[in-house]
Parts: sequence; structure tokens; C-alpha cells
Amino acid sequence: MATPRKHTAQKVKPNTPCCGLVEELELLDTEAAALAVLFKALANPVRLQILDILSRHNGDICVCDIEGQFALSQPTISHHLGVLRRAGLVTKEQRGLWVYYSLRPEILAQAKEFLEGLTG
Amino acid sequence: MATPRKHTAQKVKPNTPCCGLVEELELLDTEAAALAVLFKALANPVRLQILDILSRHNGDICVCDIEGQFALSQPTISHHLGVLRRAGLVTKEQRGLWVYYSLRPEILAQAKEFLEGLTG
DNA sequence: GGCCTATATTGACAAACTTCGATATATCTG
DNA sequence: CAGATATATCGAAGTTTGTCAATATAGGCC
Repeated sequence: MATPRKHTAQKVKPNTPCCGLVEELELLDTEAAALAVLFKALANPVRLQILDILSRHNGDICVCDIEGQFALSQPTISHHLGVLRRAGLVTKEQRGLWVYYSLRPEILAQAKEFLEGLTG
Repeated sequence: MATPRKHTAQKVKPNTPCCGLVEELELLDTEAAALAVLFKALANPVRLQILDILSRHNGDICVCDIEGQFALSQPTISHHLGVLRRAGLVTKEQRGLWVYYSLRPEILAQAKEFLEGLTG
């Protein structure tokens, strides 16, 4: 069966969508852009591992210890932490000479809820 | 208070992590890399909108109708669908001249579960 | 077979990302 | 204040991504 229901149900004109679907996008451009900012920050294995470390030492591990877990330079880890912070996924707090990053669960939840909505 | 507990509890030597944390990464490189593949595929607003469309017409909307929702060229949409498929987030099925993509909930769940694990 | 339509692939180009070494900033210590 | 340490920023090099026009592939129809 080569022709699905929708295509036989209405005339297919050249240069128009084959099924004539005219529905608007339900996920608006602005919403999609905001979510993409979150997923972009998650789209790197080092940052995922940093988040995993933070989740197990939340607010109680300094940047230099995070650096110690990777075979990457200090500026590179600092860069990844900056990406996470600018995306809103973590906050930073300076205590003396050391800086401590913490997860922001309410922001992580936004990404999670989008995924839940897809499979709902 | 400039010196947190951990730092006073043990000697800080130069050229070593300040807190002497020696714990191994719990999220292994291979796991992080596999998750990053998923999040990379999610890290684009157009692909998020495509996933949203698929979630509401799962298996019942052809590629040309997806194209009709965007002000982007046909090859660009085809490219984004390919990214989603190679990441494992969707499958494709050809019926006659048309191609239908469907979500793979079990793969989306892997990304979701990682996020849940962080805030758990 | 020959034409039309739907989708994929290719090649090119600009923009964004990842990483590093070098350097700057800021805080503590003596 | 001078020196040391923790972290951030800058600038450069290489890689990846997003987009398009052009072209290829493949199925259906006459």
C-alpha cells in the first residue's frame, strides 16, 4: 500500500505540503530556543561528568578538585563550568580562594520535563 | 570564613588538587560519551520542534509535512532528521514515496533518566 | 520506458565549539 | 607589600555544526 490515508483523503497539489498539514507549531520558536540552550550545555561528555560530580558533592567540592578528575587543562575546565553557568544549570559561589559550583535542580527539571512531555 | 572544612582537614601540597579528592569518576567516559550523543542531537531548536511534532503525530506524519512547518530548505530538514536518527532518537519507515519518522521512547528515556539521577 | 514527486546526499561556506598556552585577577599568607 | 595559589579571560588553531543549491536516488504513474 503506497498511499497512506491522509494522502487519499485530500487532493495533493504540486508545490504544497503533500498532506496539506497547516497546523501551527506547538513548541514555539522562543521556547525551543530556550530549551536548546539547556541541551547545548548538556551536549558534551566532560560537562555531563562535571554535573555528575556536582550531583554527588553538591556545593561541597571546589573547582580545583573537579579539575583533578580530568586530563584536561585548567582553562578548559573553567570554560566548561562557564558554559554550564551561563546556561543556568549551575551557580557559583566564591569562598575565600576557592570557588564552589552547585546544581540548579529547577533548571535541570525544565529539560527533564520537555523529555517527559515527548513520551507522555 | 575563607577555609572550608575539607582544606583544614588535610595538608594542601602544591601541584596537587587542593582538597586531595582522589575518587574516581562515577560516570564513566564511555557512558558520558553515549549520553552526549543524545544531548547533542537535542541541542538544536529545530530538532526540538521536530521531536515535538513527532510526539503529537507519531508515525502518522510524512517528512514533507514536517518541512512545511519550517522556513528552512528541504535538505536542511532532511539533515536534522538524519541527526536525530543517527543518534537513535527516532526511526524511519518508508511507505511508498513517503517517509515517516517515529520517536523511540526508550532512547529518550535514557536522557531523561540521566537528568533524574542528577537531581535525585 | 519516461516523467513526476519525495527524500537523501554532496560540496561549499560561515558560524560555533573545544582545547590549549599565556596572561590576568583575586585572595590568602608571611 | 611580596609571593603563592585558585580561578577566569584572551587569543589562536583545529574540529564540528547548520545551511543552502545542486544533484542523486527511488517509488509511483502514464
